[in-house]
Amino acid sequence: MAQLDPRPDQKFRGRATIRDIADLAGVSIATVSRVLNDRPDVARETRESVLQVVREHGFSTNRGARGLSSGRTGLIGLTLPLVADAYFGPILSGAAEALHERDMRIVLAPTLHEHDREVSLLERLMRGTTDGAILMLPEESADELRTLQHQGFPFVVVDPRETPPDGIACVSAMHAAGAKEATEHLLALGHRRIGAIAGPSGWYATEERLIGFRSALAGAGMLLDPELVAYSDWRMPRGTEAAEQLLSLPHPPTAIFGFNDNVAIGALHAAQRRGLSVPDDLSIVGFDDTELTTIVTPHLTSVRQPLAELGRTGVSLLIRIIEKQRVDALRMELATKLVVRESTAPPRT
Amino acid sequence: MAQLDPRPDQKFRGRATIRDIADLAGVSIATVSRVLNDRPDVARETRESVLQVVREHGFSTNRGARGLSSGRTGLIGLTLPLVADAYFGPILSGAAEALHERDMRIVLAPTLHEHDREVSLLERLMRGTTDGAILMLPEESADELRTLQHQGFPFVVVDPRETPPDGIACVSAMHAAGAKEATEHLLALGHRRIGAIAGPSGWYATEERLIGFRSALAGAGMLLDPELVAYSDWRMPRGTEAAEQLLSLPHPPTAIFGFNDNVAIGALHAAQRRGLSVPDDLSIVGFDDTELTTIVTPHLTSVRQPLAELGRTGVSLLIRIIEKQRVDALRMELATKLVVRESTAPPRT
DNA sequence: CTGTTAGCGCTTTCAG
DNA sequence: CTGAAAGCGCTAACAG
Repeated sequence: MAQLDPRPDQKFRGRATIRDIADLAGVSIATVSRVLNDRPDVARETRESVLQVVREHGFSTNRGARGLSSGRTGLIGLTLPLVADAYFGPILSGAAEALHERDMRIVLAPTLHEHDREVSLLERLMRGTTDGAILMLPEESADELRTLQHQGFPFVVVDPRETPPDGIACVSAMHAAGAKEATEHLLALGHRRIGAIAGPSGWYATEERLIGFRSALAGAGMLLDPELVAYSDWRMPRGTEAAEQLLSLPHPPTAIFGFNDNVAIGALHAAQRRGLSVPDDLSIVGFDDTELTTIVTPHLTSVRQPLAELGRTGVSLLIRIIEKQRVDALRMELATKLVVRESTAPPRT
Repeated sequence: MAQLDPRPDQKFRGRATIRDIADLAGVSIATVSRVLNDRPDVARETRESVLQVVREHGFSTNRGARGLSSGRTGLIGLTLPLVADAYFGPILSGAAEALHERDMRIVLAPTLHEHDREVSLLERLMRGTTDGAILMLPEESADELRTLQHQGFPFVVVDPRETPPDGIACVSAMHAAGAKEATEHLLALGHRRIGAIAGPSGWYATEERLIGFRSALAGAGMLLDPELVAYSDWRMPRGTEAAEQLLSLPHPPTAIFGFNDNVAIGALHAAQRRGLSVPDDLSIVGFDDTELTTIVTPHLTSVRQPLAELGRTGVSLLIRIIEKQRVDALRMELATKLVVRESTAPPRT
């Protein structure tokens, strides 16, 4: 079992360096470096004895120095709007894990949705601090992204806010397919009047999910009634408001499709406030399948986005770009899957 | 408004260095370095012209290199069990913000509760990669922590798992006071049989909150009935189980105090499952006051821990330690505050 | 006030 | 297979 060595290397001023290890092992620092980097061209015996000393002194290489000389820091910048969030959290977590497996780390750069801040963060990240970056839901325009790319900085966009620009590595979920599946589920239950609480108009996720929604409706021979779609800021309070609005319609929907879990839960609150029973009086389905779905009562039916996987995929794409390996697909879409829980049922007859 | 310079510095191989800036500005690199580091000993005029060039080329200093020569990387390691978590998320977020204000960043090191992993992470973090670390809810024993300290690595513990060891910088919330306030609230409502769902026995937070719980009871002339406290792993399912157990008692409680929001919500689920109305048949109060409290129905009464503040405080403590400034209090406890919502009411008569 | 110079710890040719 | 030596970009004395 790993343990902190209780006897620190007081022999050295501060921490041991590669030079100390070299001296102790009776080899040159070049050799130690080779061993540390798993180079094949080291005699088995030499390698062993170096590793021995390394272990004894709990030595581990100074990444800053390595970065300086090799150009690789082992650090990846990651910008994201919010860290404390049921949606971003798992993506971040997936990315961190994937990186950890490669012995790399994330440098966190929360933007708080401030575009200027994001830009300046990026500039700093580019400067020798990190090997590349993952931009989650970036505020940057396609043009800005392209500029960044021209500067030769490796990055990938996870969950693009706008339509993914050509030539830029992008990973997202299959928004349209997911929305279609959710809507078909409602349709199959017998719902004919289905309201939607979308995200902000113009967002990639919003538009794609709207396409899926519309397409499922069309599949059932129905047309989308524009009155039945309300837009939101993805957040719960606005979800409640939007649901109020939909439910106040002269001919209100019997089911509501929230384009994320937050607004779906907001709708749930609206229903509860009106004394409507979910799912008997109103069916609700969400999107994202965050942990919030099983916290509310009834548990929320939701379209699962593979969030952690989104992060992991972003990482592996990025690594390939950094290492200048061939990437066949710059654009990746991960499959979604409807998770049926308790918030959906046939409409009251 | 900040913008990415659409015209990259193709003049330099890769990115501009301090040397390029020096040449362009017609000064020495030392002067550029001084300007970059806001040193006072630079002529106003010189400073201006250097800054001009810096801006023109969107130059920003290579942190790795700075770290190497100055010993300060501007990076702080942060270990935590989980990043995607309603409790840790806000702390992390607060820490990131506080660091951002100082133009420093977080290097993320999620431990996934694996002790070995945490130890090895720490060893790496120590090696020139970061200037110090924040350990959230560390798995390390007091001894290991002390060893780390003897090695001269600056760190602070946020939310200690065990009783905070002497001489180690630690910030936590006032567990006992918070628990006392929550219990007194229940008592004031008229509850006389109050169950508790604690965390794991032995944890600092558990034991302290138990002290507060007991002390409030004592204040009302009551003794803690051991039958009324169930232990948990802090998680929702276990909270449900624990509540089932308490509610199955021959003489069941009329109120349950969950030692965090997760288990309180678990208890809420148990109540709902039994057809008990909350708060009429059963009052529930949680602890932490995460965002989950307002997602469930009824909204959960909970003891607010200033989570973001915990992170911020940890950062400022750490910075002072790194800069070898005097720190008066190595041990800081942040006040909690009961937030009354809908899940508590007088017991049924 | 400004320039010169010596490294920080490591990787990487280039020679053996 | 191994070592010597040249930096990576920057900061920090030390001189002027």
